[in-house]
Amino acid sequence: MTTIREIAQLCGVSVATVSRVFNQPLTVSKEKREVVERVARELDYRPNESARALATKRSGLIGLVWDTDHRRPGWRHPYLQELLIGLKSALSAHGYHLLMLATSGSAALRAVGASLADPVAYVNMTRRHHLGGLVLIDSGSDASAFTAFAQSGLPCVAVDVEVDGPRATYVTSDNVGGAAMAVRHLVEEGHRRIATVTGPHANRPAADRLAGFRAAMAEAGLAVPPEYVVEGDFYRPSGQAAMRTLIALPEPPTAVFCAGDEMAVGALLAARHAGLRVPDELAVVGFDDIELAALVDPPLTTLAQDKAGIGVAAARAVLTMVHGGEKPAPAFLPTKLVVRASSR
Amino acid sequence: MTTIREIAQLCGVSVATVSRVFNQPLTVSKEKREVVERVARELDYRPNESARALATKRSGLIGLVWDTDHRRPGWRHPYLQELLIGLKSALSAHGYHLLMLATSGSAALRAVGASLADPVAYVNMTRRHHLGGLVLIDSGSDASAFTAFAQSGLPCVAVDVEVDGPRATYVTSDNVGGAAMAVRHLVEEGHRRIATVTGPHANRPAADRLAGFRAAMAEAGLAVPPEYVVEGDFYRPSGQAAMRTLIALPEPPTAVFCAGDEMAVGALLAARHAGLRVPDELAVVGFDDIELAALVDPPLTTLAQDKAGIGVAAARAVLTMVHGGEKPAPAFLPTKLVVRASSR
DNA sequence: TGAGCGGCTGAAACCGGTTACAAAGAAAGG
DNA sequence: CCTTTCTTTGTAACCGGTTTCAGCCGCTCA
Repeated sequence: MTTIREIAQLCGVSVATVSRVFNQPLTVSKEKREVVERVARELDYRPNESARALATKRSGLIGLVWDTDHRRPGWRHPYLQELLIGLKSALSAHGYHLLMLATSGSAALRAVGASLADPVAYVNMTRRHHLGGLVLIDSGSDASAFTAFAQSGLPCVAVDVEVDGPRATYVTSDNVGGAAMAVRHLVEEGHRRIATVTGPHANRPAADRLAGFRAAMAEAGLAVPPEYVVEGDFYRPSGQAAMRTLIALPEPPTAVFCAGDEMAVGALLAARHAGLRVPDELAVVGFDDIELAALVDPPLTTLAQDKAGIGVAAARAVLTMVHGGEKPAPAFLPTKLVVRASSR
Repeated sequence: MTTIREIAQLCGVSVATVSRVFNQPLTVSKEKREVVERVARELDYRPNESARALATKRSGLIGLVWDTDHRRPGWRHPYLQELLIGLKSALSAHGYHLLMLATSGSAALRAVGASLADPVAYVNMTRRHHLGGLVLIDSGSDASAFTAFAQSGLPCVAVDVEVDGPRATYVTSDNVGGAAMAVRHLVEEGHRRIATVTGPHANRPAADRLAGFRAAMAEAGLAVPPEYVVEGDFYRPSGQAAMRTLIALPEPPTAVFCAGDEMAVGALLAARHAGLRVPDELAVVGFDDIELAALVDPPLTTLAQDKAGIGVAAARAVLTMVHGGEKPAPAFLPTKLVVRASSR
């Protein structure tokens, strides 16, 4: 590997000059700069990132914390792939790379009792590797670790989880607005008895979707009887169970808004088992626009999240802080109503 | 941040001794070792990975190349999530982390004409960051870059793509065996006219699945007329089109083995459109066991890949080479036949 | 008793960059 | 013409570890 000393020698300049050519080109005279650049190219010079990171205390890496919750082995992130694409492209556009930190997914580490969901471990890794900051992806459970990390003062951005701290912010969809759109759509279709299946109330997106639902219902002058709000857990069975409950009511709803597509699919199943025709006897709207939504029968009306956009927003937010900027306000990305046969 | 010099001073030993305590503990006397360890703990010492990497030329990082093919924007890896889980946990069990390298997914980079699908860029990154090696995940298209990288002599392991090079190997499912299992299952169900929808012939897993199909058919003493082998591209529409072709044959098959679940779903659609009852008039078997397989109607019989296991195998293979071991032979992980209603 | 050996330890070089500081030369101002 | 300021450059310290090498010590064995 070529080093700047070799280049310096060949060009008859000092190492400082060579270093400057790559970092503050304008402070070097045009002639020397061109010579150095040419020689560097000829020798296929590549800066040693470790040496750089050592000297500058910056590595050009952003940590990615993505805990696979071992209490829910089958859990899958609804849009990890798109999220990663967005993250990666936005980061690499600024010369950053993404370091996936080891997490509780490691059976070996768990065996030693060293769950890396431990925020101390995050901080540890961040400092050891001179990470600029972290992107935290909801594991579906252990958000407490995120909160704790957010307190550490290191730049971090959470996706779909509310966190707060000196340099911590989060990115999620406009859940309030999305839910409201769902309700308005159903109202336009003529529904007046509209129920909702929510996510866990402690979950920020779930709470927001419920809030949006209530707001839009009020706006439409419709009442929301307490039994029309059933709490689920984002998984399909809970949606199915909730729908069964709703169907059994003395005055069942004619439409239901589910805070997640998986639960909406569960609702479709419950409707089918009860012999209800969708959308004629029951309209269903979901949230997320997972791949499955377009494939179930009938295809599911849902609110599409800007999945890659969320990744991009997260990347931007963390980079802003890394570069010393103010902590950005939480971002709420717009969602898009995708009308399919389940509601029309 | 605490450094080994501080620790050395506090303990009244040299920095060399402190360093040894962490790297070759047995060469240090018990007393000094314990003192150093205690002080390090009290000071919350964390080794500076950049300094380490600089001195040792090893960073403890493995590169992950996952190209999102911009020619197929909607493309999604069938099991990226499970793959990552397997990779991560196996790597972290050995103290390694995964660095996601920026790729052609970056619009910004593409705009500059600097497609990072360029193997030169991979090598570049690998050296700059002192990566131990790379894991290459098929982008569905640009495998030529992988091949080129494999020639570089740096340790690399490809997933689901055949590569060869001095320190390059690959990991995939036992596609031959899986396909054979599919055929045997269909034969046991009484089928004799069995067709197949393959993937692109240039694709190694696709070729292997076809080979397994042919072998098992021969074993069962069944002929495979040329028109019973239709080439697809792993996407759903190609499966649907292929199935239409097969149904239109003068003597259509009673069963079809599709080299991928997406294509199998397409086949189910074609059957439904043609008014064929599945499995009574047409049995369908897929490959992959994607999430959707269990959810279509009827649920799809398929060959489940050991998704996380493939990640673990890839991690093991790359670590073996990183640690100076011989290049491991390509790994073919066993698949499991999951019988559902589409074939029974 | 002396040579030989193995276990521990420390001094110092080294990894490959960045950057503070000083100095030299050129340009500008009085 | 002298002073001041700006631009460009080089020297050398520094980032925080690892590792080579040599030396010291205490034992063993002849």
